[in-house]
Amino acid sequence: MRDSAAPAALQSALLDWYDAEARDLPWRVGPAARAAGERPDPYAVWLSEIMLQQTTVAAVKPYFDAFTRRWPDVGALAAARDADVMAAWAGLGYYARARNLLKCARVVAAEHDGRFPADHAALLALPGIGPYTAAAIAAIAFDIPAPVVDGNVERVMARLFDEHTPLPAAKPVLTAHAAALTPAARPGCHAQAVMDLGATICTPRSPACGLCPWRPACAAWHAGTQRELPKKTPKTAKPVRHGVAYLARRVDGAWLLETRPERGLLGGMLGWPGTDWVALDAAPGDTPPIRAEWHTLPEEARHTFTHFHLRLTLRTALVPMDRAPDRGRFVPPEAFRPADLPTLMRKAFDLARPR
DNA sequence: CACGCGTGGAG
DNA sequence: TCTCCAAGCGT
Repeated sequence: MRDSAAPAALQSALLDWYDAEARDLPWRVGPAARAAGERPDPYAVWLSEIMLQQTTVAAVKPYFDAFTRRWPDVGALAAARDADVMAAWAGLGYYARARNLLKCARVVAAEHDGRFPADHAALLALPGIGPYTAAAIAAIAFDIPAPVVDGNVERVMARLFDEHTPLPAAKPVLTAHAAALTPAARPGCHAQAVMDLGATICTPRSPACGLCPWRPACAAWHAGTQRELPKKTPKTAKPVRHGVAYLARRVDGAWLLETRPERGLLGGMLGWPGTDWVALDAAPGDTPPIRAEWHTLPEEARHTFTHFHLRLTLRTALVPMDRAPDRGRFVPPEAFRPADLPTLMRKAFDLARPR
């Protein structure tokens, strides 16, 4: 790094910026309360960090509010029913997070006396908590100077040190830079400040270097390379898959749904019975979950997952009361909330519902 | 280490 | 419409 500033100077410049500019978020303790000695609630820190994994602040806010209102502490969440938690998570994505959230809450309740351990290694051992989240909880909730390295920090470090090695190979050196900059005092504020910097100033496409407290020390800014960093190994294009979903409505208004297997795509979530989703050059078959007169809708449901596009053919049927399904169960209208469905399944419902 | 795993917003 | 991407984790 050219013109390298001392770590202490960078740390104080960043904390000054953070104290002046920090966003007020529901899981944060404000500057005044923090000055009065108030500490963040580890439960709130943990819950927010799990929700924020690969997910924007704007998307998380309403879910965080709903969860903390309904389950105010880890004991309450540990006692919740699986289906209630999965339904409350519906729409937020990456549903393994919700399954691990419950597992983690139950381990903390049963084996840690209902309190999150103030220890990086112990946190790392909990379900759904990896290197980033363990460090974030340790730093933010317990003032432990653990290296907090997420995508924001990687980008900020890559630019600050003008590191051109592509990710993920550059991860170790970027982590070392972040660790060397982590202060002993207020490590949680420092971590959130670096992430805020990445989220609001040192953004991926058009960084606002004119507003950056670290610009004088930034090697990429001096070199004019900030817009090219961090380098990443290119991703492969998403293939298209297709399949069939069956939306059966009984004459009393009940819908035929099934809980998907724990593992795999949309695991543990409610959904419409259907075929496997296969490549476009293969046939998905036609295996309805109940004997009925099926009608194909003119419009298919389209949805994009992390690694493929899906075109889902929708077939509907009206079935009499006295007929048992081969798959799934009928959910009566008063117990069925479309909001409990993952987004793909809700899209299908919106196209198939009687209007 | 590479891959599977959601969703909605921005450009 | 399309690509990229956001406070990653588990296997």
